[in-house]
Amino acid sequence: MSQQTRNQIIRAAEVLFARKGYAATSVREITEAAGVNIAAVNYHFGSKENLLIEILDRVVSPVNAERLKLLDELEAQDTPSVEDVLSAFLFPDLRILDELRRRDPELPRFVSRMYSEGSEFMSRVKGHQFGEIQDRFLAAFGNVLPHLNREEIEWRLHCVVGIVLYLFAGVDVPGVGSLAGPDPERTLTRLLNVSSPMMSAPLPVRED
Amino acid sequence: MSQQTRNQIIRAAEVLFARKGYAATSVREITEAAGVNIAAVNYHFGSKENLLIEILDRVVSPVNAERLKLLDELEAQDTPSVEDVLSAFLFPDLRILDELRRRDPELPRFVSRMYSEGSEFMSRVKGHQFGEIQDRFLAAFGNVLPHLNREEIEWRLHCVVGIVLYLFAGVDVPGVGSLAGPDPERTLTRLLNVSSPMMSAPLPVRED
DNA sequence: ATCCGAATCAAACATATGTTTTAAACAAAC
DNA sequence: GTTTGTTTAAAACATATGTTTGATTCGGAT
Repeated sequence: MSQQTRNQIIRAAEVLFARKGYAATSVREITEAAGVNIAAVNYHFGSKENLLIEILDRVVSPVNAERLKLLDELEAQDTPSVEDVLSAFLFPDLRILDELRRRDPELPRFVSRMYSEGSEFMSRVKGHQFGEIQDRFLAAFGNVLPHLNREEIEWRLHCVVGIVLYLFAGVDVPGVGSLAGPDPERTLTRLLNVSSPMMSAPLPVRED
Repeated sequence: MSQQTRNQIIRAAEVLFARKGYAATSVREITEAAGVNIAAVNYHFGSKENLLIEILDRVVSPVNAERLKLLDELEAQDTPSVEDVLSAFLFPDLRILDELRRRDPELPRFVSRMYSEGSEFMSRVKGHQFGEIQDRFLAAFGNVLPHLNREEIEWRLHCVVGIVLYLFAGVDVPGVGSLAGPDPERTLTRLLNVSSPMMSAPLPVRED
């Protein structure tokens, strides 16, 4: 079966994209690392760009699906707390972060890179992937944070996203450990512990 | 004077690096946008990589210098608050963010890109640039947050950095405005309003 | 006016890039 | 055993890349 070649390419490309970025990684590097022929990428994926899209999709789609499932469960039963909604938003990320890191320590950077490196077309992919997520969670946060307007909630949620992306990026300033510790449970606890007061903080008093 | 050619190259390269990333931007694009000869980059800067270093330095150094100056002033007088230290950390970023945005709306992304796109050698640059900053501010936060150990403070400060980087990255998910509004003062207010409770939050109770 | 170093230019260099091609190898079905 | 469709292989393709060269232009000091 040729599925093996596909997977080898994907595995090699993920790590290289994470380590060097999409633009700086050549098809030759990918195929050599994967131990397959140079033409395999174009044969199996059509183009280097398609390969990127497929890789991105494979990692992002399950995460967002899990997010929506958790939120559904949350809203099905009783009235959730801020921590509950935050947890539904953050937990899938930490799960995939841990999974990626087990596969390769540098792999999580792939996610954060795609957000910075993204070109025009990558923006469309993101909009498609995260449109529903955003709507659903903004509504959910609106219910548990009635003292904040939608625009403020949106702004703060983006702060959370910023932290999460930094989590995936890891830290490469020497002498500093990563934001994400070895224990995902503990990282979630810490994340909730700081992001919850951040989301819940009262509006500043406007002095006009 | 040839200083003009240098500046034209820098200005063009900044925007292109911000828009497309370093690796995806060619020297030809830069020189064409700058209206100078193709050889000018190598003549004036030695290499494309040197050009990047110089650009990065010109934007990061003043910011960190201002940070240290504000912190010095703060520690010279009376006992500062969490907001004070946070403000000294964040204000220079917002100033440069505003300045960059005035020059070109896409320019701020340059900063965030350099953090994700960075290769091995870029890591050394960062370590050199931010080593002192980190030490000084960790100590300052340690004084105003006596209930937190150094490791926790470091972790939370990195959360703040994550938010700031997202600030510079802007948001390119369609239908969503940027984290940084048009008014830097207001952005600082909002930032302090959420990051202050985040930094000050009590430690979670460990249930062992 | 002349000279000299600095700056610009067009052209070429060597190499790396993503992709395509053509043929060979392979596996399964008949 | 032959045939059919799919996968791999080596080579070539066309182009884009960062950089260098050598001639030319320019500006200010002698």
